[in-house]
Amino acid sequence: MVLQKNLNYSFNGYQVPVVPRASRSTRGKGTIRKKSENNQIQAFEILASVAGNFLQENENSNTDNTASGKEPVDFVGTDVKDVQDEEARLYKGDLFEHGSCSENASGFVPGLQGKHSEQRVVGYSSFLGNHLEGQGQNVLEREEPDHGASKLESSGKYVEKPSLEEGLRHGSAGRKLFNRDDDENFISCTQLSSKNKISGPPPDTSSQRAKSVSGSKNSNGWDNYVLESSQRMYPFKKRKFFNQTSSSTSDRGSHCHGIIDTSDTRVDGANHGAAIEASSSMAGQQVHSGSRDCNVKLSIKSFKVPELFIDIPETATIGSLKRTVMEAVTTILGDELHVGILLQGKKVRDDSKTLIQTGISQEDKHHRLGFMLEPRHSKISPPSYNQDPCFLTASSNRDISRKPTSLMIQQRTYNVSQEHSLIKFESCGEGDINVVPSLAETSLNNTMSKCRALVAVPAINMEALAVIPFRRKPGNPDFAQRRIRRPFSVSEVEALVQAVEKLGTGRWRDVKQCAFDNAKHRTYVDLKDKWKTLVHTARISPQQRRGEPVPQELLDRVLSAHAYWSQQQCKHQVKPL
DNA sequence: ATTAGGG
DNA sequence: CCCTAAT
Repeated sequence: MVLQKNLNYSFNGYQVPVVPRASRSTRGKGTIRKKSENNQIQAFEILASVAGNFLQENENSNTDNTASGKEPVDFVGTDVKDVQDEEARLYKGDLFEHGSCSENASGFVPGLQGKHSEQRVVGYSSFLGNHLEGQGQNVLEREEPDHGASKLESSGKYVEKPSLEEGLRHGSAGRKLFNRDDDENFISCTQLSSKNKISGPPPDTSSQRAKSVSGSKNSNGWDNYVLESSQRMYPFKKRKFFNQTSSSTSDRGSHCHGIIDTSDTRVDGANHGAAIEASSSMAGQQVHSGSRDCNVKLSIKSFKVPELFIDIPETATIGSLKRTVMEAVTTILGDELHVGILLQGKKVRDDSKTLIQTGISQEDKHHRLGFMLEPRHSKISPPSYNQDPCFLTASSNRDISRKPTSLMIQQRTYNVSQEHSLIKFESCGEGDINVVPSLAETSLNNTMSKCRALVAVPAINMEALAVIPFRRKPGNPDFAQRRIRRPFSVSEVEALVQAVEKLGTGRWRDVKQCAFDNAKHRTYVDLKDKWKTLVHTARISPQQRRGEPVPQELLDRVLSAHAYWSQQQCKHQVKPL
């Protein structure tokens, strides 16, 4: 991205706007702390934050551009023309298809609590029978991918309002949230039981094929995207991440490559290709020489984001893609990177030295100061991070290691297995649906289907990218970050309600398996929590409710089910059989 | 690994 | 959502 705004940054004053960490950062981690020492190398650490703030500040200026949907994303060499159709298809109405939980096809005896395998019983409780009504509506537009040919049962009639009898015959008419994107793209659906097919638009049978396409975008597109999405980074909170060395790194996508230039003369990334690690360049601003107290003023012209590999089904929507990229960026930027300083191509390791001692002074504007993103634990390691499987390394020969990225975009299938997914993508739940419309209007001019995969490659100088963390180290709990908030959609709520009606409130594992088996981002704890909030929501006045409104009908069912299962629970506690 | 609840 | 105690 090319930031229009120059940064007049003063290390002394820390005039860089710093967005305080959200609520949970009370531990002090992640909050940029003011350092008393002046002109210390460590001060550079806040550059990341600087970047983040820039993003924020530039959001407004880019809003128009984005809002108009002109070019929030720009994949080079692609021809996305059916994007809107895709959007329409995937987001029309509920995201979930309807279906029953095959695993739970048979009813459950409410009273039996325990392992699901022991409780599967044919038949419904009266409660279930009653509440099965209405199920199966709303989300019958689509067929399940692999069963496109078959429609409904021979009767040709979908059990929209299964009576108790029907329920008994058909087994439960549960729904299962099914995420073809393995939850990453938040494209889910519910499946019908093996026999019930949903009629509707032809499914995308290729949806299951996770393909990565490489895509690239020019710096503008990339930048725009980041800028736009930076907003959603706000709620992105992390704990256990920041420490003394990286405490200054903002969690809002601040770990970007930056190009700093004290003068107005832009120092483009293309100029620093020599240094492998140099992801940015900087020129010390010139001021009166010799003055020790002078601040080194830097102007960050642009920031870049490390190379990203995105594994996303071709059926994913642009919105999904954007979210995915956003997540990737967020993950990369927020987790394991810290800023490395390069002076004339040499890594500056002594954080205690002052800028002047290091040779970074205002008068010495010829010294090219570079920034690089590097793995958190690689401070001592040499430029090559090949040793660390968690990181992608850019070889010094950028022509070899880098160029491919921008070209693999085309038809080439760049399959990245789950195991190799370096980045854990979590899509942003908030504004999920709303984002879509605008995204559909993007200038993408290529059909997603044409692309096997999309690998967003910032057209910006790839040489600038030195290290790409692909996955945060699983073993290091210190880097655990708060999961991104993903509000339950109405569809999910409905699925949850239905599952709970059937399984009860004390078997979240089963509920998960039944209705959210394919929604990896929803754990049974999440479901339990959601139910808790649903009950609460149902009890408060509609005015007090927030977020996407949940149909009263669902809330009523929540209360009914809750009451029912509470009663059951009591019964068994009092008079267990 | 799950469940149940508080935060 | 997170964190944890208790299963």
